[in-house]
Amino acid sequence: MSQKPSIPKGTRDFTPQEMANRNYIFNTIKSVFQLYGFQQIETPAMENLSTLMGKYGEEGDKLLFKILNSGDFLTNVNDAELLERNSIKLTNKIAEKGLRYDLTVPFARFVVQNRDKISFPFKRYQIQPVWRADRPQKGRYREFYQCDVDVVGSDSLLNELELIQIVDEVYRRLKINVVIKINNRKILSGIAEIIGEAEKITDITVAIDKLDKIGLEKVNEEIASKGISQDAIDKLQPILQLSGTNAEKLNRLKSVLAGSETGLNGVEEMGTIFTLCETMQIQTKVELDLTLARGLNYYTGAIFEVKAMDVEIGSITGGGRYDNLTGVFGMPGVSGVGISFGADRIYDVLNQLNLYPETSEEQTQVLFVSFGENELMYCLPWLKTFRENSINCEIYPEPAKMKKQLSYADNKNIPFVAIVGENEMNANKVMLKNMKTGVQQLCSPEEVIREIGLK
RNA sequence: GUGGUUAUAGCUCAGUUGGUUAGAGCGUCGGAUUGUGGUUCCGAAGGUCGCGGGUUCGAGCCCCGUUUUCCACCCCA
Repeated sequence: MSQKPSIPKGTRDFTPQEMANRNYIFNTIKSVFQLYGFQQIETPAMENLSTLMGKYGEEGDKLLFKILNSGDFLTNVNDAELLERNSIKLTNKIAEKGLRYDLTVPFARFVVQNRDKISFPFKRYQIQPVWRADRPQKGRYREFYQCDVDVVGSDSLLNELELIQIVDEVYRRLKINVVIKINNRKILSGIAEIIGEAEKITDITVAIDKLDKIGLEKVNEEIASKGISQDAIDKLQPILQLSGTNAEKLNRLKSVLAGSETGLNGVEEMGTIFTLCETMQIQTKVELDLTLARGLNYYTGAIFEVKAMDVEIGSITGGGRYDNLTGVFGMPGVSGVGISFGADRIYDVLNQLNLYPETSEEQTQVLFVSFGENELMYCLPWLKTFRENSINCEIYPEPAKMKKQLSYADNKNIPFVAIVGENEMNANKVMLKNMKTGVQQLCSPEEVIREIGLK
Protein backbone atom coordinates (compact mmCIF):
# COMPACT_ATOMS: atom_id res chain seq x y z
CA MET A 1 0.00 0.00 0.00
CA SER A 2 2.55 2.61 -1.05
CA GLN A 3 1.54 5.95 -2.44
CA LYS A 4 3.52 8.16 -4.73
CA PRO A 5 4.94 10.98 -2.64
CA SER A 6 4.64 14.57 -3.76
CA ILE A 7 4.95 18.10 -2.46
CA PRO A 8 2.42 20.93 -2.70
CA LYS A 9 2.13 23.00 -5.83
CA GLY A 10 4.75 25.71 -6.16
CA THR A 11 7.08 24.35 -3.45
CA ARG A 12 10.50 22.77 -3.88
CA ASP A 13 12.97 20.44 -2.23
CA PHE A 14 16.62 21.46 -2.17
CA THR A 15 19.37 18.87 -2.53
CA PRO A 16 22.69 19.23 -0.68
CA GLN A 17 24.25 20.64 -3.86
CA GLU A 18 21.43 23.14 -4.23
CA MET A 19 21.65 24.11 -0.58
CA ALA A 20 25.37 24.76 -0.93
CA ASN A 21 24.59 27.11 -3.81
CA ARG A 22 21.74 28.80 -1.96
CA ASN A 23 23.82 29.27 1.15
CA TYR A 24 26.46 30.94 -0.96
CA ILE A 25 23.84 33.54 -1.89
CA PHE A 26 22.46 33.95 1.61
CA ASN A 27 25.90 34.21 3.16
CA THR A 28 27.02 36.80 0.63
CA ILE A 29 23.96 38.94 1.20
CA LYS A 30 24.15 38.51 4.95
CA SER A 31 27.76 39.53 5.24
CA VAL A 32 27.16 42.70 3.21
CA PHE A 33 24.16 43.60 5.39
CA GLN A 34 26.30 43.19 8.48
CA LEU A 35 29.00 45.35 6.92
CA TYR A 36 26.54 48.25 7.06
CA GLY A 37 25.43 47.65 10.62
CA PHE A 38 22.16 45.87 10.01
CA GLN A 39 21.03 43.33 12.60
CA GLN A 40 19.04 40.18 11.99
CA ILE A 41 15.58 39.47 13.32
CA GLU A 42 13.10 36.68 12.72
CA THR A 43 9.35 36.65 12.99
CA PRO A 44 6.96 33.67 13.05
CA ALA A 45 5.92 31.90 9.87
CA MET A 46 2.32 32.53 10.84
CA GLU A 47 0.74 35.81 11.86
CA ASN A 48 -2.71 36.65 13.06
CA LEU A 49 -4.89 37.18 10.02
CA SER A 50 -5.91 40.55 11.43
CA THR A 51 -2.26 41.62 11.06
CA LEU A 52 -2.10 40.55 7.43
CA MET A 53 -5.55 41.22 5.99
CA GLY A 54 -6.08 44.47 4.15
CA LYS A 55 -2.38 45.28 3.90
CA TYR A 56 -1.86 44.03 0.37
CA GLY A 57 -5.07 45.14 -1.28
CA GLU A 58 -7.97 42.97 -2.28
CA GLU A 59 -5.80 40.84 -4.58
CA GLY A 60 -3.31 40.28 -1.80
CA ASP A 61 -5.95 39.07 0.62
CA LYS A 62 -6.88 36.37 -1.86
CA LEU A 63 -3.26 35.23 -2.07
CA LEU A 64 -2.89 34.74 1.67
CA PHE A 65 -2.59 31.19 2.91
CA LYS A 66 -5.00 30.83 5.80
CA ILE A 67 -4.58 28.34 8.61
CA LEU A 68 -7.62 26.44 9.75
CA ASN A 69 -8.29 26.80 13.47
CA SER A 70 -7.40 23.75 15.49
CA GLY A 71 -9.98 21.59 17.16
CA ASP A 72 -13.62 21.70 16.21
CA PHE A 73 -13.44 24.79 14.07
CA LEU A 74 -17.12 24.70 13.13
CA THR A 75 -18.33 25.20 16.70
CA ASN A 76 -18.95 28.91 16.21
CA VAL A 77 -20.58 28.57 12.83
CA ASN A 78 -24.35 28.23 12.67
CA ASP A 79 -26.32 26.43 10.00
CA ALA A 80 -27.44 29.63 8.32
CA GLU A 81 -23.86 30.75 7.81
CA LEU A 82 -22.93 27.36 6.40
CA LEU A 83 -25.79 27.39 3.95
CA GLU A 84 -24.90 30.91 2.86
CA ARG A 85 -21.67 29.51 1.40
CA ASN A 86 -19.93 32.89 1.66
CA SER A 87 -16.27 31.85 1.65
CA ILE A 88 -14.85 35.16 2.84
CA LYS A 89 -17.26 35.48 5.74
CA LEU A 90 -16.81 31.86 6.70
CA THR A 91 -13.03 32.13 6.54
CA ASN A 92 -13.07 34.81 9.20
CA LYS A 93 -14.90 32.42 11.49
CA ILE A 94 -12.79 29.33 10.99
CA ALA A 95 -9.29 30.74 10.43
CA GLU A 96 -7.59 33.29 12.59
CA LYS A 97 -3.99 32.75 11.47
CA GLY A 98 -2.23 32.97 8.12
CA LEU A 99 1.23 32.43 6.66
CA ARG A 100 3.26 35.58 6.18
CA TYR A 101 2.97 37.11 2.70
CA ASP A 102 6.05 39.28 2.91
CA LEU A 103 8.54 40.41 5.54
CA THR A 104 7.64 44.09 5.59
CA VAL A 105 4.27 43.94 7.30
CA PRO A 106 5.46 41.51 9.99
CA PHE A 107 8.42 43.84 10.47
CA ALA A 108 6.12 46.82 10.96
CA ARG A 109 4.23 44.78 13.53
CA PHE A 110 7.53 43.86 15.18
CA VAL A 111 8.63 47.48 15.44
CA VAL A 112 5.36 48.55 17.06
CA GLN A 113 5.35 45.65 19.48
CA ASN A 114 9.00 45.93 20.44
CA ARG A 115 9.42 49.68 20.37
CA ASP A 116 10.68 49.64 23.97
CA LYS A 117 13.60 47.38 23.04
CA ILE A 118 14.55 49.17 19.84
CA SER A 119 16.64 52.28 19.48
CA PHE A 120 15.98 54.33 16.38
CA PRO A 121 17.08 54.52 13.65
CA PHE A 122 16.53 50.77 13.63
CA LYS A 123 18.47 48.88 10.97
CA ARG A 124 17.31 45.34 10.57
CA TYR A 125 17.62 42.53 8.07
CA GLN A 126 15.51 39.44 7.80
CA ILE A 127 15.97 36.36 5.64
CA GLN A 128 12.97 34.06 5.76
CA PRO A 129 10.52 32.30 3.50
CA VAL A 130 7.20 33.86 2.61
CA TRP A 131 4.13 32.20 1.11
CA ARG A 132 1.68 33.28 -1.55
CA ALA A 133 -1.22 31.29 -2.95
CA ASP A 134 -0.32 32.50 -6.41
CA ARG A 135 -0.33 30.38 -9.51
CA PRO A 136 3.25 29.23 -9.93
CA GLN A 137 5.19 29.82 -13.15
CA LYS A 138 8.66 30.75 -14.26
CA GLY A 139 10.64 32.34 -11.44
CA ARG A 140 7.56 32.27 -9.29
CA TYR A 141 6.82 29.98 -6.40
CA ARG A 142 4.32 29.61 -3.61
CA GLU A 143 7.09 29.40 -1.06
CA PHE A 144 10.13 31.59 -1.59
CA TYR A 145 12.73 33.48 0.37
CA GLN A 146 13.03 37.19 0.77
CA CYS A 147 16.09 38.97 2.09
CA ASP A 148 14.82 42.25 3.44
CA VAL A 149 16.94 45.09 4.71
CA ASP A 150 15.25 48.20 6.12
CA VAL A 151 15.97 51.30 8.15
CA VAL A 152 13.09 52.79 10.11
CA GLY A 153 12.98 55.99 12.07
CA SER A 154 15.17 58.10 9.82
CA ASP A 155 14.24 60.44 6.97
CA SER A 156 17.80 60.94 5.81
CA LEU A 157 18.61 60.24 2.17
CA LEU A 158 21.86 58.73 3.38
CA ASN A 159 19.79 55.62 4.00
CA GLU A 160 18.82 55.51 0.34
CA LEU A 161 22.49 55.83 -0.50
CA GLU A 162 23.44 52.96 1.80
CA LEU A 163 20.87 50.70 0.20
CA ILE A 164 22.29 51.49 -3.22
CA GLN A 165 25.77 50.76 -1.91
CA ILE A 166 24.55 47.44 -0.54
CA VAL A 167 23.03 46.49 -3.90
CA ASP A 168 26.24 47.52 -5.61
CA GLU A 169 28.36 45.44 -3.25
CA VAL A 170 26.16 42.33 -3.20
CA TYR A 171 26.01 42.02 -6.97
CA ARG A 172 29.69 42.74 -7.38
CA ARG A 173 30.41 39.86 -4.99
CA LEU A 174 27.97 37.59 -6.79
CA LYS A 175 29.46 38.67 -10.13
CA ILE A 176 26.07 39.52 -11.64
CA ASN A 177 25.84 42.52 -13.97
CA VAL A 178 22.89 44.63 -12.96
CA VAL A 179 21.37 48.03 -13.48
CA ILE A 180 19.68 49.87 -10.63
CA LYS A 181 16.54 51.65 -11.75
CA ILE A 182 15.33 54.37 -9.50
CA ASN A 183 12.35 56.68 -9.44
CA ASN A 184 10.42 58.72 -6.94
CA ARG A 185 6.80 58.51 -5.99
CA LYS A 186 6.70 62.25 -5.48
CA ILE A 187 7.71 62.81 -9.08
CA LEU A 188 4.94 60.48 -10.19
CA SER A 189 2.46 62.34 -8.00
CA GLY A 190 3.70 65.61 -9.43
CA ILE A 191 3.15 64.37 -12.94
CA ALA A 192 -0.39 63.26 -12.11
CA GLU A 193 -1.00 66.66 -10.57
CA ILE A 194 0.34 68.58 -13.58
CA ILE A 195 -1.74 66.69 -16.10
CA GLY A 196 -4.76 67.29 -13.94
CA GLU A 197 -5.43 63.71 -12.86
CA ALA A 198 -4.07 63.67 -9.31
CA GLU A 199 -6.87 61.34 -8.22
CA LYS A 200 -5.91 58.67 -10.73
CA ILE A 201 -2.28 58.39 -9.63
CA THR A 202 -2.55 54.65 -8.93
CA ASP A 203 -4.13 53.77 -12.27
CA ILE A 204 -1.56 55.87 -14.08
CA THR A 205 1.46 54.38 -12.33
CA VAL A 206 0.24 50.80 -12.68
CA ALA A 207 -0.14 51.39 -16.41
CA ILE A 208 3.16 53.11 -17.10
CA ASP A 209 4.97 50.48 -15.06
CA LYS A 210 4.23 48.15 -17.99
CA LEU A 211 5.78 50.43 -20.61
CA ASP A 212 8.82 48.35 -21.54
CA LYS A 213 6.71 45.23 -21.56
CA ILE A 214 3.64 46.14 -23.62
CA GLY A 215 4.73 49.36 -25.36
CA LEU A 216 3.58 52.96 -25.41
CA GLU A 217 0.43 52.39 -27.40
CA LYS A 218 -1.03 49.78 -25.07
CA VAL A 219 -0.12 51.85 -22.05
CA ASN A 220 -2.04 54.78 -23.45
CA GLU A 221 -4.97 52.48 -24.17
CA GLU A 222 -4.94 51.24 -20.61
CA ILE A 223 -4.75 54.75 -19.19
CA ALA A 224 -7.62 55.86 -21.40
CA SER A 225 -9.71 52.88 -20.28
CA LYS A 226 -9.38 54.14 -16.70
CA GLY A 227 -11.27 57.26 -17.66
CA ILE A 228 -8.39 59.66 -18.02
CA SER A 229 -8.89 62.51 -20.47
CA GLN A 230 -7.18 62.60 -23.84
CA ASP A 231 -5.81 66.01 -22.94
CA ALA A 232 -4.04 64.54 -19.90
CA ILE A 233 -2.70 61.63 -21.92
CA ASP A 234 -1.29 64.04 -24.49
CA LYS A 235 0.45 65.96 -21.73
CA LEU A 236 1.90 62.71 -20.42
CA GLN A 237 3.61 61.70 -23.67
CA PRO A 238 6.71 63.92 -23.57
CA ILE A 239 7.36 62.82 -19.99
CA LEU A 240 7.12 59.14 -20.81
CA GLN A 241 9.57 59.52 -23.67
CA LEU A 242 12.08 61.52 -21.69
CA SER A 243 15.63 60.46 -22.47
CA GLY A 244 19.25 61.44 -21.84
CA THR A 245 21.40 61.36 -18.74
CA ASN A 246 19.93 61.42 -15.26
CA ALA A 247 20.85 65.10 -14.91
CA GLU A 248 19.21 65.99 -18.23
CA LYS A 249 16.04 64.16 -17.26
CA LEU A 250 15.93 65.92 -13.91
CA ASN A 251 16.43 69.32 -15.52
CA ARG A 252 13.63 68.70 -17.95
CA LEU A 253 11.39 67.48 -15.11
CA LYS A 254 12.16 70.55 -13.06
CA SER A 255 10.57 72.78 -15.67
CA VAL A 256 7.69 70.42 -16.41
CA LEU A 257 6.84 70.07 -12.72
CA ALA A 258 7.32 73.75 -11.90
CA GLY A 259 3.71 73.97 -10.75
CA SER A 260 3.86 71.03 -8.34
CA GLU A 261 5.53 71.36 -4.97
CA THR A 262 5.52 67.62 -4.39
CA GLY A 263 7.00 66.97 -7.80
CA LEU A 264 9.84 69.46 -7.32
CA ASN A 265 10.52 67.93 -3.94
CA GLY A 266 10.93 64.55 -5.61
CA VAL A 267 13.25 65.99 -8.26
CA GLU A 268 15.41 67.50 -5.57
CA GLU A 269 15.58 64.23 -3.64
CA MET A 270 16.68 62.40 -6.76
CA GLY A 271 19.29 65.02 -7.44
CA THR A 272 20.72 64.56 -3.96
CA ILE A 273 20.78 60.78 -4.32
CA PHE A 274 22.58 60.91 -7.67
CA THR A 275 25.15 63.33 -6.26
CA LEU A 276 25.74 61.02 -3.30
CA CYS A 277 26.16 58.04 -5.61
CA GLU A 278 28.74 59.93 -7.63
CA THR A 279 30.61 61.00 -4.53
CA MET A 280 30.74 57.43 -3.26
CA GLN A 281 31.70 56.15 -6.71
CA ILE A 282 28.93 53.60 -7.07
CA GLN A 283 30.06 51.31 -9.87
CA THR A 284 26.70 49.88 -10.82
CA LYS A 285 24.73 51.93 -13.30
CA VAL A 286 22.03 53.90 -11.51
CA GLU A 287 19.36 55.07 -13.89
CA LEU A 288 16.40 57.34 -13.39
CA ASP A 289 13.47 55.50 -14.92
CA LEU A 290 10.18 57.34 -14.85
CA THR A 291 8.29 54.28 -15.97
CA LEU A 292 9.28 52.47 -12.78
CA ALA A 293 6.27 52.55 -10.52
CA ARG A 294 6.01 49.29 -8.59
CA GLY A 295 2.53 48.26 -7.72
CA LEU A 296 2.77 48.67 -3.99
CA ASN A 297 0.97 51.76 -2.92
CA TYR A 298 2.67 52.28 0.37
CA TYR A 299 5.80 53.75 -1.23
CA THR A 300 6.01 57.50 -0.76
CA GLY A 301 9.52 58.52 -1.86
CA ALA A 302 12.33 56.82 -3.74
CA ILE A 303 11.59 53.48 -5.40
CA PHE A 304 14.22 51.02 -6.52
CA GLU A 305 14.33 48.06 -8.79
CA VAL A 306 17.34 45.99 -9.85
CA LYS A 307 17.47 44.10 -13.13
CA ALA A 308 20.00 41.54 -14.26
CA MET A 309 21.53 42.55 -17.58
CA ASP A 310 22.50 39.11 -18.91
CA VAL A 311 19.37 37.14 -18.08
CA GLU A 312 15.76 37.57 -19.04
CA ILE A 313 14.01 37.51 -15.69
CA GLY A 314 11.85 39.91 -13.69
CA SER A 315 13.37 42.24 -11.15
CA ILE A 316 15.69 40.53 -8.69
CA THR A 317 15.65 43.24 -6.03
CA GLY A 318 13.21 46.00 -5.27
CA GLY A 319 12.10 48.40 -2.61
CA GLY A 320 11.59 51.99 -1.66
CA ARG A 321 10.77 54.64 0.91
CA TYR A 322 7.52 54.35 2.80
CA ASP A 323 6.33 56.89 5.32
CA ASN A 324 4.17 55.80 8.14
CA LEU A 325 4.25 52.04 7.59
CA THR A 326 3.58 51.42 11.26
CA GLY A 327 0.62 53.77 11.27
CA VAL A 328 -1.91 50.98 10.78
CA PHE A 329 -0.63 49.39 13.97
CA GLY A 330 -1.05 52.60 15.94
CA MET A 331 2.44 54.04 15.75
CA PRO A 332 2.40 57.06 13.44
CA GLY A 333 5.29 59.14 12.14
CA VAL A 334 7.86 56.41 11.61
CA SER A 335 9.41 56.64 8.18
CA GLY A 336 11.29 53.75 6.66
CA VAL A 337 13.16 52.75 3.58
CA GLY A 338 14.15 49.27 2.55
CA ILE A 339 14.80 46.79 -0.19
CA SER A 340 14.24 43.12 -0.69
CA PHE A 341 16.58 40.73 -2.49
CA GLY A 342 14.69 37.98 -4.28
CA ALA A 343 16.92 35.04 -3.35
CA ASP A 344 15.11 32.54 -5.52
CA ARG A 345 15.44 34.66 -8.64
CA ILE A 346 19.09 35.38 -7.89
CA TYR A 347 19.47 31.62 -7.57
CA ASP A 348 17.92 31.17 -11.02
CA VAL A 349 20.24 33.82 -12.46
CA LEU A 350 23.34 32.20 -10.98
CA ASN A 351 22.20 28.82 -12.28
CA GLN A 352 21.79 30.15 -15.80
CA LEU A 353 25.13 31.92 -15.80
CA ASN A 354 26.85 29.21 -13.76
CA LEU A 355 28.53 31.70 -11.45
CA TYR A 356 29.04 29.55 -8.39
CA PRO A 357 32.46 29.25 -6.81
CA GLU A 358 34.08 25.92 -7.62
CA THR A 359 34.68 24.66 -4.13
CA SER A 360 32.17 24.82 -1.38
CA GLU A 361 33.21 25.43 2.21
CA GLU A 362 30.62 22.98 3.36
CA GLN A 363 32.12 19.95 1.70
CA THR A 364 33.82 16.99 3.39
CA GLN A 365 37.58 17.15 2.89
CA VAL A 366 38.63 13.68 4.02
CA LEU A 367 36.81 10.38 4.07
CA PHE A 368 38.23 7.56 6.21
CA VAL A 369 38.06 4.22 4.43
CA SER A 370 38.50 1.16 6.58
CA PHE A 371 38.01 -2.59 6.49
CA GLY A 372 36.86 -3.81 9.87
CA GLU A 373 35.88 -3.07 13.44
CA ASN A 374 39.52 -2.65 14.54
CA GLU A 375 40.21 -0.14 11.79
CA LEU A 376 37.04 1.81 12.63
CA MET A 377 38.13 2.12 16.24
CA TYR A 378 41.63 3.12 15.15
CA CYS A 379 40.20 5.96 13.05
CA LEU A 380 37.98 7.59 15.66
CA PRO A 381 40.77 9.52 17.48
CA TRP A 382 42.10 10.67 14.11
CA LEU A 383 38.71 12.10 13.24
CA LYS A 384 38.59 13.91 16.56
CA THR A 385 41.99 15.48 15.95
CA PHE A 386 41.13 16.56 12.44
CA ARG A 387 37.88 18.13 13.54
CA GLU A 388 39.71 20.02 16.27
CA ASN A 389 41.81 21.40 13.41
CA SER A 390 38.67 22.49 11.52
CA ILE A 391 39.00 19.83 8.85
CA ASN A 392 35.65 18.52 7.65
CA CYS A 393 35.96 14.76 7.80
CA GLU A 394 33.85 11.66 8.04
CA ILE A 395 34.24 7.92 8.23
CA TYR A 396 32.39 5.31 6.21
CA PRO A 397 30.55 3.84 9.16
CA GLU A 398 30.63 0.19 8.23
CA PRO A 399 33.22 -2.18 6.86
CA ALA A 400 32.04 -2.21 3.26
CA LYS A 401 34.03 -3.11 0.20
CA MET A 402 36.67 -0.63 -0.75
CA LYS A 403 35.08 -0.07 -4.14
CA LYS A 404 31.89 1.01 -2.46
CA GLN A 405 33.63 3.32 -0.04
CA LEU A 406 35.66 4.99 -2.76
CA SER A 407 32.58 5.42 -4.93
CA TYR A 408 30.95 7.12 -2.00
CA ALA A 409 33.85 9.58 -1.84
CA ASP A 410 33.62 10.05 -5.57
CA ASN A 411 29.93 10.84 -5.54
CA LYS A 412 30.31 13.31 -2.71
CA ASN A 413 33.22 14.92 -4.49
CA ILE A 414 35.48 14.43 -1.49
CA PRO A 415 39.04 15.42 -2.45
CA PHE A 416 40.96 13.09 -0.09
CA VAL A 417 40.47 9.62 1.35
CA ALA A 418 42.44 8.18 4.25
CA ILE A 419 42.72 4.42 3.79
CA VAL A 420 43.29 2.38 6.91
CA GLY A 421 44.17 -1.32 7.06
CA GLU A 422 46.51 -3.46 9.07
CA ASN A 423 49.68 -2.02 7.54
CA GLU A 424 48.65 1.54 8.35
CA MET A 425 47.64 0.64 11.90
CA ASN A 426 51.02 -1.01 12.50
CA ALA A 427 52.82 2.09 11.18
CA ASN A 428 50.51 4.36 13.15
CA LYS A 429 49.68 6.23 9.94
CA VAL A 430 47.00 6.42 7.23
CA MET A 431 47.29 6.03 3.48
CA LEU A 432 46.23 9.44 2.23
CA LYS A 433 45.01 9.39 -1.32
CA ASN A 434 44.37 12.44 -3.46
CA MET A 435 41.25 11.50 -5.41
CA LYS A 436 41.95 13.90 -8.22
CA THR A 437 45.55 12.95 -8.98
CA GLY A 438 45.42 9.38 -7.67
CA VAL A 439 48.68 9.95 -5.79
CA GLN A 440 48.85 8.36 -2.34
CA GLN A 441 51.34 8.24 0.51
CA LEU A 442 51.61 7.09 4.12
CA CYS A 443 51.00 10.04 6.43
CA SER A 444 51.02 10.92 10.10
CA PRO A 445 48.20 13.13 11.43
CA GLU A 446 50.40 16.23 11.17
CA GLU A 447 51.30 15.42 7.60
CA VAL A 448 47.64 15.00 6.63
CA ILE A 449 46.70 18.31 8.21
CA ARG A 450 49.55 20.04 6.39
CA GLU A 451 48.69 18.39 3.06
CA ILE A 452 45.03 19.38 3.24
CA GLY A 453 45.79 22.81 4.57
CA LEU A 454 47.81 23.47 1.43
CA LYS A 455 44.79 23.00 -0.80
C1' G B 1 -8.94 34.18 -11.06
C1' U B 2 -8.62 33.52 -17.15
C1' G B 3 -6.41 30.76 -21.33
C1' G B 4 -3.13 27.00 -23.12
C1' U B 5 0.11 22.76 -21.96
C1' U B 6 1.97 18.28 -19.53
C1' A B 7 1.74 13.47 -16.87
C1' U B 8 4.71 6.22 -19.01
C1' A B 9 10.66 2.72 -14.19
C1' G B 10 14.18 6.51 -8.88
C1' C B 11 15.54 10.45 -13.14
C1' U B 12 15.27 12.02 -18.58
C1' C B 13 12.28 10.31 -22.27
C1' A B 14 10.53 6.65 -26.71
C1' G B 15 5.93 3.92 -27.53
C1' U B 16 3.29 3.56 -35.13
C1' U B 17 -3.96 3.70 -37.13
C1' G B 18 -6.73 1.48 -30.72
C1' G B 19 -4.31 -4.91 -31.19
C1' U B 20 -0.40 -10.45 -27.97
C1' U B 21 4.20 -10.10 -22.82
C1' A B 22 5.04 -1.42 -22.49
C1' G B 23 11.02 -0.09 -24.23
C1' A B 24 15.90 2.86 -24.03
C1' G B 25 19.61 5.84 -21.67
C1' C B 26 21.12 7.36 -16.90
C1' G B 27 21.01 5.89 -11.83
C1' U B 28 20.75 1.65 -8.19
C1' C B 29 22.35 -3.36 -6.87
C1' G B 30 25.49 -7.79 -8.01
C1' G B 31 29.72 -9.79 -10.79
C1' A B 32 34.47 -9.45 -13.92
C1' U B 33 38.22 -7.12 -9.59
C1' U B 34 39.33 -10.78 -1.52
C1' G B 35 43.45 -3.36 -0.22
C1' U B 36 42.00 1.14 -4.62
C1' G B 37 37.07 5.20 -7.23
C1' G B 38 35.99 7.81 -12.08
C1' U B 39 36.57 4.20 -17.71
C1' U B 40 35.05 -0.64 -19.74
C1' C B 41 32.33 -5.39 -20.05
C1' C B 42 28.41 -8.93 -18.15
C1' G B 43 23.97 -9.57 -15.27
C1' A B 44 19.72 -8.25 -12.12
C1' A B 45 15.97 -5.62 -9.66
C1' G B 46 12.63 -1.82 -10.73
C1' G B 47 5.74 -0.06 -14.01
C1' U B 48 -2.02 -0.29 -11.27
C1' C B 49 1.10 4.05 -18.08
C1' G B 50 -1.22 10.66 -12.44
C1' C B 51 -6.24 9.41 -10.40
C1' G B 52 -11.67 8.37 -11.32
C1' G B 53 -15.33 7.32 -14.80
C1' G B 54 -16.82 6.28 -20.06
C1' U B 55 -16.53 4.33 -25.40
C1' U B 56 -14.74 -0.51 -27.44
C1' C B 57 -14.32 -7.50 -28.56
C1' G B 58 -9.76 -4.86 -27.00
C1' A B 59 -7.30 1.61 -24.25
C1' G B 60 -0.57 3.93 -22.49
C1' C B 61 -3.13 5.85 -27.13
C1' C B 62 -10.10 8.03 -28.02
C1' C B 63 -14.04 10.91 -24.73
C1' C B 64 -15.50 13.33 -19.86
C1' G B 65 -14.09 14.79 -14.96
C1' U B 66 -10.20 15.65 -11.48
C1' U B 67 -5.28 16.49 -9.77
C1' U B 68 -0.36 17.76 -11.26
C1' U B 69 3.67 20.15 -14.44
C1' C B 70 5.15 24.03 -17.35
C1' C B 71 3.80 28.64 -20.01
C1' A B 72 1.11 33.37 -20.96
C1' C B 73 -2.28 37.01 -18.69
C1' C B 74 -3.66 39.41 -13.86
C1' C B 75 -0.39 40.37 -10.10
C1' C B 76 4.36 39.97 -8.30
C1' A B 77 10.02 38.45 -5.85
